[in-house]
Amino acid sequence: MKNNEIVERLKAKGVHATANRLLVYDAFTGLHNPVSLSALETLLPTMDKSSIFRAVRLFLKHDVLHAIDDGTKQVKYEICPSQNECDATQRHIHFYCERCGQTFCLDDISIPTVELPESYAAHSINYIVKGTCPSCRSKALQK
Amino acid sequence: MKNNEIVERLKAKGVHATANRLLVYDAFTGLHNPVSLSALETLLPTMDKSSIFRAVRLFLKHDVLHAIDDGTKQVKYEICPSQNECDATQRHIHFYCERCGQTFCLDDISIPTVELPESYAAHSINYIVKGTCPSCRSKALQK
DNA sequence: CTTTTTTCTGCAACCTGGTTGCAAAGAAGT
DNA sequence: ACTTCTTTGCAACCAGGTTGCAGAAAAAAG
Repeated sequence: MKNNEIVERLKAKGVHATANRLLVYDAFTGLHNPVSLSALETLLPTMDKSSIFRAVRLFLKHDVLHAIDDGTKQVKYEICPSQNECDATQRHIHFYCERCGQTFCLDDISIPTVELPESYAAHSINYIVKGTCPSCRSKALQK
Repeated sequence: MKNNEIVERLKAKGVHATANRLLVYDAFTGLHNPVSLSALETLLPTMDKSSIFRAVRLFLKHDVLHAIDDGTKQVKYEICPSQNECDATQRHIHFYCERCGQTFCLDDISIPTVELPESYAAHSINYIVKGTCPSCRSKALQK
């Protein structure tokens, strides 16, 4: 993705672009699956982890990124697909493979909603399935 | 709950009961909402945190407890209601209040299931809604 | 009922991921 | 160019979780 395109996207969400922030954003494009902070660290060897952390935190605040909690201790992040407003209750589910430790976006499957009891105010939903991913499963079957 | 009753439950799940393990189990009965490790620590001042940790780890392995990941850094635990076998895919949803930090079990609402793409093998599901709980909400409205 | 073996426990130390304080570097405004 | 505000890297810190180890307790063997 071209830099000025990223700058535009960030601006649309109210984030001032810097060289480092472009780097961080760019690290996400291309990658399809969610990334952890430490993965970003190795992906961006020129940046300090605290700078990456702060960029991510800023992005989260402005809905540039979404956090996914897959039950590992490492939170993972993915780019928010919507250009401006983003309805957090309308998101896809995630699959965490207990064998290889990867987290997959199942983009096509959106989170089924439930009827909450009166006076619970929902703000976001996380739906994560744990199990074995296709590739690990086939490996397991081969044995 | 009586001790010998707990001993029976543990035995049914294949866990050898010890004094400490009874303490840990007992800490859960009565409490309705999921508890974190550190909460257990304060609940059980006579036990060392590593012992609590190991008891919980053992309980998890034998499906005596379930882990709930509410997106905070502290994993929380609750007693598995089923007496022996436990279908992890048939569980209730949880609600995390972003104001007070509590996690609630919404026992009556079971997790809606989705159709996974071919060859993903599901093993457990976590459905957690974040937002504002009734009591925090009414407090907010009063202002 | 002693001895041997196994399991369980507390303590302290460690690890990992995340977070902050601070001073220097950089960008923006005047 | 000079001031002001923002961003960055470094190092240090913090919290929650986890492990190694040696002594205590329980179970098994004699």
